[in-house]
Amino acid sequence: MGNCKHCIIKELNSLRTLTNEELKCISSHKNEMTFKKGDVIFKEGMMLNGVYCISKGKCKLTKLSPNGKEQIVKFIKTGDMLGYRSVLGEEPVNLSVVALEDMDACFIPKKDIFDSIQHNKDFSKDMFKVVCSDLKEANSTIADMAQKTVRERLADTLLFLDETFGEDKEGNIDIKLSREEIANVIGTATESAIRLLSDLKKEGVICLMGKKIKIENKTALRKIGNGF
Amino acid sequence: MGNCKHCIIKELNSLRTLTNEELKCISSHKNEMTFKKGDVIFKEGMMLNGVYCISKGKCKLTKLSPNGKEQIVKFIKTGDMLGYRSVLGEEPVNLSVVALEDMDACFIPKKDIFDSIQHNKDFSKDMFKVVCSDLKEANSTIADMAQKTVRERLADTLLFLDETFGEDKEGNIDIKLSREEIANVIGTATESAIRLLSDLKKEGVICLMGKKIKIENKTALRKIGNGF
DNA sequence: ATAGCTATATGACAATTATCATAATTTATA
DNA sequence: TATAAATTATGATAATTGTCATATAGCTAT
Repeated sequence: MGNCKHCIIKELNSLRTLTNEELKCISSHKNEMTFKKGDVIFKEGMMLNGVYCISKGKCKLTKLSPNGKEQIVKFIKTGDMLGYRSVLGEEPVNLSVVALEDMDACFIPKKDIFDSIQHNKDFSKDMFKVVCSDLKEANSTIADMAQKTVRERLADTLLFLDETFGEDKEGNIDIKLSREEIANVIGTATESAIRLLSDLKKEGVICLMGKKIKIENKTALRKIGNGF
Repeated sequence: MGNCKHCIIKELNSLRTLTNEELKCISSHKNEMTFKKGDVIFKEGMMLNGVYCISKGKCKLTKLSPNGKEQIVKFIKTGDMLGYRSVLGEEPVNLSVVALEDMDACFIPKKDIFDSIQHNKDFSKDMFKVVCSDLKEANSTIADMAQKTVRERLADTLLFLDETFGEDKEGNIDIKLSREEIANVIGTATESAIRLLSDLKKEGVICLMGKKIKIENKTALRKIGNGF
C-alpha cells in the first residue's frame, strides 16, 4: 500500500489540501484498484461508499435516455476525482462510468471525505469550487446543446478533446474514441457524426487516420464552433 | 429591518440550518431589495458579493450563446437561493438573471455565507446537497437536450413547469411565459414552439388561452416526453 | 377609442438531421 | 491466415426543425 503523503497524483486535485494527518488516515483506508478498458466502474442508480482518485487512465460518464441512447456527459482523466457528486450530495449515482483504457485508481471511503470536509476548511472550499465549476460547465453545455447545430457541436467537441487530453507526438488528439462515442458526446446519430467528420476532412480542417484525429486548423474549427 | 430568526422563507432553503447567532448576524448585514418584472438582477460576467434569498417572485436564469440567442437554463422561485454557484465557486457569474414578475429578496453578504460554511457543518452539508442536486439536474438536462426531439422537450418542459410552479384555481400552469421564453427553455425557434403547442392543443393534450396553459392530459404528455 | 407596436399564429419553403440500405474497411477470433 | 464480426463510410430518402413571409390578435400609450 502506497503512502498518500508521497503520491504526486493528489497534487492534481482537491486532495492536495489535506494535512499529513488526514493523508495518513486515508492511506490506511484506501483501496487500490485497477480497471480494464471497457470495465464498468459504477452504474446509474447505485449508492457510492466513497470517491475515486484516478491515478491512471481515462473514462467516460454516460447517461441513458429513455429511448436507450447513451449520452456522454463528461470525461475523467488521470488526476481527476470521480464520484464526489453522489457522495457529497448523499444521493445515488446519476451517471454510469466506463473505462476508455486500462485504469488505476484509489478508492477513498466517504467517511474520510466527510471528516476532511468538516475539519479542513481548505479541502471544503476546494471541493465547493470543483462542484461549482462542474455546474458552470454543465450550464454552458446545456446552452450549447440547445442552440448549436450538430456541426458546431462537433467542432467544439474536437477542440475540447484536444484541449483536455492533449496531443501525441504526431499531433493527434490523445484519446481513442469510436465514431459512435463521438456521436454520443455531440448528441447525434453515428452516421451524422461520421459524415460531418468527413466534411471537415474534405475542408482540410482536420486529418483522419483510423480512430486518430488531428486538428489541422484550430482557428477554422473555432470559427465553425461559433457558427461561421 | 426584519429579523431572519422569525422569517419563514428561510425554512424553504439551506438557511434553515443556521443558528440563532448566525441569523442575528445575517439580520444586521442583509439588504432587503425589490425588483420589478423585467429587471436584471445580475448579468453574466459580474462578480457577486453575496447571495439572494428570494422571498417573493420568480426569475429566469439565462445564458447567451455566441449567435445571440438566449437559453433559459433554470428558474428560481419563492424560497430559493440565488447566486451561490458563483459565490461558493469564487468565480464570476455565468448566467444572467431577469425577474419574471415583481420580486422581493434579501441580499446576504458572502462573508456571512463563508463564515457559516466554515463553522456550521449542517449548513455546509446542505449547501453541498443543493449544488450537487443542481449538477445532477444539469446532467440530465444535457442528455435530454442532446437526445430528445423538440416535441419531446416541449412536453417535458410543460410537465416541469406544472410541477415546479403549480397550478392556479383554473388549473393553468402558474407562470406567465411568452412563447419566445418557452422556446428558449426548450432550445428551439419561437415559431417551432408555437407550432408544437398548437399541435398539442389540437390533440387535446393541453388547453391554450392567451399565455395561460393548462395541461388536460398529464399521462399523454408524459408519454410524448418519453418518445411515444 | 384608436394608432402603433408587439406577440401569436400559420403557411411555404429551405436546411439540417435521422434513418435505412449497402459497401468498404478494420478488427477480432477461430 | 482465413473468416466472421464490428466499425466506418457513403448514398438515398424521410422526418424534423429553422427561416422567412404574412396575417391576426392583443396590448400600450396617447
